[in-house]
Amino acid sequence: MATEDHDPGPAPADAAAAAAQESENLRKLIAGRLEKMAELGQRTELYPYAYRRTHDSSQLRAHEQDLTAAGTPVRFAGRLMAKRGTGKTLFVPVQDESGRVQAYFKQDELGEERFRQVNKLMDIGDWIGVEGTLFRTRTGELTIHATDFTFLAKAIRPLPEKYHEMGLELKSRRRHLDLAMNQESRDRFRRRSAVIADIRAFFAAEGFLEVETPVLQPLYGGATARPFTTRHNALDTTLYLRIADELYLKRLIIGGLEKVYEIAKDFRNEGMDRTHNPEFTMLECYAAYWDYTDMMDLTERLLRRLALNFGDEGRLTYGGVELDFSLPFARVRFMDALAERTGGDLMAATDDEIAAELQRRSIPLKKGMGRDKMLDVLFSELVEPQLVQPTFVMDHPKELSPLAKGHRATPGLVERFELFVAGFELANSFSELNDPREQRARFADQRALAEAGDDEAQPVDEDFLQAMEAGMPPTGGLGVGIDRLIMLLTDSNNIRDVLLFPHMRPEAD
RNA sequence: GCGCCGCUAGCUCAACUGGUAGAGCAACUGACUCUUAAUCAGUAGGUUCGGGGUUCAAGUCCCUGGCGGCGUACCA
Repeated sequence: MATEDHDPGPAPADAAAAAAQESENLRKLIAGRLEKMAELGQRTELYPYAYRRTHDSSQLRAHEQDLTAAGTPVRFAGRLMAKRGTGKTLFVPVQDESGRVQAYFKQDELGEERFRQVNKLMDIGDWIGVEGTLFRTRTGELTIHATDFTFLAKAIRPLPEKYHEMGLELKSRRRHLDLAMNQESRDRFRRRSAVIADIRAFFAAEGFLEVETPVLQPLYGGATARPFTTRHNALDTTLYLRIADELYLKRLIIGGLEKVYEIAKDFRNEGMDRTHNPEFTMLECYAAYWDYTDMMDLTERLLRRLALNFGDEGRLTYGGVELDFSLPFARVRFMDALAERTGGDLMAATDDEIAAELQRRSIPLKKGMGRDKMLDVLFSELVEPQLVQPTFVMDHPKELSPLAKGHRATPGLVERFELFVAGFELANSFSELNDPREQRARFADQRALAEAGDDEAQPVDEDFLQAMEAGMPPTGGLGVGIDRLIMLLTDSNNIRDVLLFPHMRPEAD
């Protein structure tokens, strides 16, 4: 077969050059397709401007009876996913976003030349328009008996193999191929979109205002994390990509917008794994005059709604485990949950006694691990994995929660809750600190941590303090990790499955 | 970050204790006018992730780098 010396014509020259970077075998696959284009290009427009279809595949299925009975001509478009030829006839599944419909071509109806174009010169992966009438084949497959067809776009690279699952890496790096090949993938991302739309509808119904706050910030804050750094050339200043929306949303509360929320990308310059991507989507909402119990009620309403709209009568199956979102969710105090697992109240325990508790469970003690940190580690080890059904963990030790208001009844605790489902944290909420004197003191603590070398400590935000000094009403705040929520609602065990374009290291040369 | 495992044709995967790299799909040629993982006959396709080493001989063993998966740490 001729390849090297074949002139593919003027249009594909760059494509041929690009293909030269590829392996010998792939180059030949591409060259073969370029040859077909060269032959077709004499007589056929391969990249027309538009195609007016009469129905998509779901509409064809929905109106099949009428269309078939009347013999109505239909126009349908999609990607050619396979070819099954029997000599002088050809069956091809054509796929659009809502599914596949088979097209049927006959040589004696189309003529030898046109039949050859579709039978020999059209490739799997090409986009095609099909005109004809609907019928069911002997074996019951919905089929368009084609009277004509149109090239909509020629593909020069092959699609992946059709009946084995693509690897996760390839699916993530070549999302267009994943979407083309896998209905589940298309469904998953459509569901993601639907969930986020439903969340917006929920907040609108609850009277919240959707707002947008800066991604590029002169100072970062609102969470403990290392930021990404960038530079504004004209101003010659360092800027940070936000790690949280919190401080800006609170300024809106201070300004008198009583209920605000934002669904936004946050960026954290930290490790990546099954549940972490450097950029991720976070929902934060704040409501004036509310405390964390109001936020707990709101969280229940939101998740109950999502479980009803996207699950099976308020239940979800995640990793083979059934999760029941009936109200109310279980509620347990942080120290009570810990006491139940350790057999003793650690509130009164000394630091040494807590350290002994860790050692008893052969959890390594690290240098600089304070009392709060030890409790947190104990909690993660002993309690979190048990929290499969939706459970609010509330009233955390103060030191773990520098942005939360002190507990109204119990000294040493704060008014905070986290919602755990399937063993991971889905939401985090506080009665927000609104006393500017205490906020200033906590920033001072953070500064001390930073000076001691903690690169996750939050910088002092003088603008934010000034805002709070203008008077901040009592406020409840809530954060929900949207990507993890989508994982839960799509039964996905890797965050890459719910991000269209997850961060990947560049491929090696 | 660290630990373990993996990387072989465009895709999904084989190749025993080191001994001439294979299959299915995709591609190409031919047959076939209701096929559907179409079928049948044939053909072609490889820097075995990169670099170095051991050996008569390396996909296989060793070292090193890259990318990925899982676990772990931190977090959402």
